[in-house]
Amino acid sequence: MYFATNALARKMEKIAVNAWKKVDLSPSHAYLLMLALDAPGIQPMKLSEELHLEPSTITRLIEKLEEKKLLVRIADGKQTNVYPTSKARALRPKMKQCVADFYDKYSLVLGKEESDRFIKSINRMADKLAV
Amino acid sequence: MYFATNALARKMEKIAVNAWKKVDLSPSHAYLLMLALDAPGIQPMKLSEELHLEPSTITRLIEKLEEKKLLVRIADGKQTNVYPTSKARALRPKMKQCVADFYDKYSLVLGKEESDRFIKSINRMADKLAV
DNA sequence: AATTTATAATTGTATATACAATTATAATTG
DNA sequence: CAATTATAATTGTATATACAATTATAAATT
Repeated sequence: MYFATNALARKMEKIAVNAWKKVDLSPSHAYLLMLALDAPGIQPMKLSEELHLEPSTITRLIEKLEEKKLLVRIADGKQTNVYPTSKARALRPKMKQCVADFYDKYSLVLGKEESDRFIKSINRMADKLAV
Repeated sequence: MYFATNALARKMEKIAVNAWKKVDLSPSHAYLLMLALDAPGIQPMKLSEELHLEPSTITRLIEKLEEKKLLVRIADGKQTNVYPTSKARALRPKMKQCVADFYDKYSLVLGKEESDRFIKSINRMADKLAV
């Protein structure tokens, strides 16, 4: 089980990394950026929940996206609000394309129905383990 | 899919790390060590295939296990043979216990049949992606 | 209102893993 | 058999992620 889940994750990672090369972002950076585009001003805390990553990891991801001028952070009390830049907005269509590419790639390998079924199953698992 | 597989892997990782605490090893180190116990003299190349990890990663894992006096490497031409030490052999029963604990823990959460079914499914996926 | 407690974010540090380059040896071929 | 190519392992370096500690602010309690 241990190796199966890890191996699967690494393989998915590779497919994803490949799909996101077009916009020169790692999958994590890309998904974070998309969340910020969908909800401008979103807080790290919220991103952490959505992405199932620790807050410290989120900070690191945001830092890099800020360097790339794709996000800006605006402090607001103890919170931080994260906004996409116009550069990020301009990138949006390409990113949508990457999402589609990624889906195509893995469902090509796994088969559409099977991969859909599998996603549901994985999510059920992950939710159960969330407790 | 990307986050589902990753999140699942990370959660499994946590359960595994916990189960292996008793012998003060990470899951990867532990599984490598068990392979060496089952096949004394095994080569890094072989370990890499079994564990689905890159050779460089295997080298790093072995180094640490060597520091802990659980493995020794004996060069043989361009190959390296990896042998468990007596300390490793002494640890074996405890390690078996950890394997059992790990299985119990995740099947407690996921349910026995469901987790068995799920493993099969994951392995099928991973194999397909292996191409 | 002052003090305590809780929360959000960040920083410092550590780990697992990978990729690319290198080294050492073996196998093959001209 | 000398030169080339292939293979196994290692090393140098980079990345993603996490945990623990810290900082800054807000909320709650006395």
